[in-house]
Amino acid sequence: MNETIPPRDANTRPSTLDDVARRAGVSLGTASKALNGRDRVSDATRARVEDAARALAYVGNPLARGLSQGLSGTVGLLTSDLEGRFSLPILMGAEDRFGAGRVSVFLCDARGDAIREQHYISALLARRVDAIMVVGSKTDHRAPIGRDLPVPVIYVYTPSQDPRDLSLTPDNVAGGRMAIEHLLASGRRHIAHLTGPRHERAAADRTRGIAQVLAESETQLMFETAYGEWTERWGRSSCAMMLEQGTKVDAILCDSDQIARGALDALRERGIRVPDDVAVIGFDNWDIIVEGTHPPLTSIDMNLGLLGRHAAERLFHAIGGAPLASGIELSDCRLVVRGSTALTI
Amino acid sequence: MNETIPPRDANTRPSTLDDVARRAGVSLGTASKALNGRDRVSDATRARVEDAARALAYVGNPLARGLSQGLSGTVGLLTSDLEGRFSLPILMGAEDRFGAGRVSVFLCDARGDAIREQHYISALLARRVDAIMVVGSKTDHRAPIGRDLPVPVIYVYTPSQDPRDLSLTPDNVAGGRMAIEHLLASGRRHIAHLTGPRHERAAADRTRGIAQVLAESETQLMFETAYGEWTERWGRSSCAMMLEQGTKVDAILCDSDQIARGALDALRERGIRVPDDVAVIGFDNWDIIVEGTHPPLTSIDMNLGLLGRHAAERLFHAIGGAPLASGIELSDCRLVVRGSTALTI
DNA sequence: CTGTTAGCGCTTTCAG
DNA sequence: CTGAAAGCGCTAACAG
Repeated sequence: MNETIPPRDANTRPSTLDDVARRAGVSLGTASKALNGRDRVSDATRARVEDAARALAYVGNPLARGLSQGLSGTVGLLTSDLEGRFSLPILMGAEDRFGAGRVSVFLCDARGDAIREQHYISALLARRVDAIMVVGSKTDHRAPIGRDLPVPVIYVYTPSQDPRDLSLTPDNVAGGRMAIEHLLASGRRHIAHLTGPRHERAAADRTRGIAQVLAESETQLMFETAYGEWTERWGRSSCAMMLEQGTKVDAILCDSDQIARGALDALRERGIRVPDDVAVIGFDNWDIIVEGTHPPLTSIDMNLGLLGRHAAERLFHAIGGAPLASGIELSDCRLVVRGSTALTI
Repeated sequence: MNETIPPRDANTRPSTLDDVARRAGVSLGTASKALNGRDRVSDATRARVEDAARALAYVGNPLARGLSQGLSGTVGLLTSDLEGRFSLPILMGAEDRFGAGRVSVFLCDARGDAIREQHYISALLARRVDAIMVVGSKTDHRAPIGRDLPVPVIYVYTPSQDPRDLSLTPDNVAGGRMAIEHLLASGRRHIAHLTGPRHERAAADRTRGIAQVLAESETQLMFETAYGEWTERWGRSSCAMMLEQGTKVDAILCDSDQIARGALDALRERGIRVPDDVAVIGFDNWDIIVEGTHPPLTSIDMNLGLLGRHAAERLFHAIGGAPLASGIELSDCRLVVRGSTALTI
């Protein structure tokens, strides 16, 4: 158990800057400067050092560099809910951008547990990450992870409650507008709105966006919002109830693809044709659902991958020394039209 | 020398082991031993050091520790397809286990691109990760990421083609057996099998498991396998075709929940009752589908989270110096019975 | 038991 | 322009 790990032999051991310096016949310090282009070094020696480095397949040791220099070349990605379908795309976008910039990302999934989160935050800070990205799975605002942290922090999807922090989140108000406008534009006038829990911001925001459009709308129309859950089950049951009550409807605006899927199911069970009799639009543009339904589901895409990429971009600059902005920045949604609203003429 | 200690900005600079030692009135080395429990230290001084550490909110610097000790306390998680639904649970399980062991994980998503993957591997090695976990999204074997790497490597889900490597993957043969046995046990005798592409190992393995059971089975029965895709669309169309042809069926064994969902749809469209007329079983136990269907779907769970955790565990030991085993180790699947096969008596 | 002394690999003054 | 030397914070031999 307590055996010491055998030292790696010289041909296995990665070569150090010292090896390079020795081979190039210069001092350690000079080799460092030459390789980093930091200080004044003659072209001749620089070339010599670079050759040596190449010959030895030298790769700097980030640990050592980090220790002496203070920057680790790593960032922390702190997610509260990896399993949910919102964190992942954001995380992928961010990872993509960081990877391209030779920054490595530490993944931390707090699983919605505050204690765990605290633990991860200290771990990240202890590791001297250069920045932290906090990703949530709801658009409700959250408590900031700390004040006066020694590194830049950005909040994605879930904005920070502190307006001094920088947060990036989808513009759900505009998303709601986009959805209702699409339905109105395709001639629908009797619209039901199935959304998630009343107290959740995403539901509220979209409802607000919809209301804005309705307020401006000239045409006579019927509209009603039902709050519930984000689930397929709720989509099915609420839609069924509505139909049972004989409500006249020619479009259903669902605030998640899962709700929409449930609604589609309920409609079909009653022989109601989509989109001929009723148009259905969802939210999230979740491929697995949107392409699996019958007909394929029109949906609003929050461009989460892009959001993650942007966030990474911002952190990049902040690490470079630029001050991070403050406040909540909203990002655009995108309408993806599919069979569930497109009338086959 | 030690007369006037310059005031340090204690609230800005994280306290170091030196601070702790000084405060506890012991030497640096002693403090280190006391905190690590490594060497013989009197209980009294250990307590004193621990108090000091607590008081100063001391958190060791992993960079420094790594530098001197040779271990970085980090591992690389190299996934080829984060988006797919198999990598994520594995990754979560692994992250969970590593996090508990104070190891941080670097996430790298190669997106199925070999160049990208190579880039990430060098990056990970440059960072001196202590181990690498390679996660794929198919059970087909893959080329190893390299020979004689300086750190232990484990392959999860996607086994390495090199038998000298250690690979962990679900036992799909047993999974197939489990599924068919469940159907037989519930009295089904006319069974159709809808699976993915013929050339994919997961499809082949499960089909093999099924064949084993059928070979041993005494009872007279009808069985047929249809290869296709893993999608809902394929599930619906193949099931529809089968019904159209008038094939007599009292159970459908689907090798993915998506296929099963499509099949359920096709059945319902024809007014065939599940599970009364036909039982349906899926694979993957993907919550979003399994709980959304009507009735809920019986499914085989590959215990991916556990698989990730196990893999992390193995790497842990390997980092500790224990040699890593070789070969492919199979992990158990688990049957989760729900309404789609459970007869309501 | 405890303190001292080397490093780990690299960056960075500060002299030459 | 280059080299020598002082750390970064920590662990691990080796003395006391």
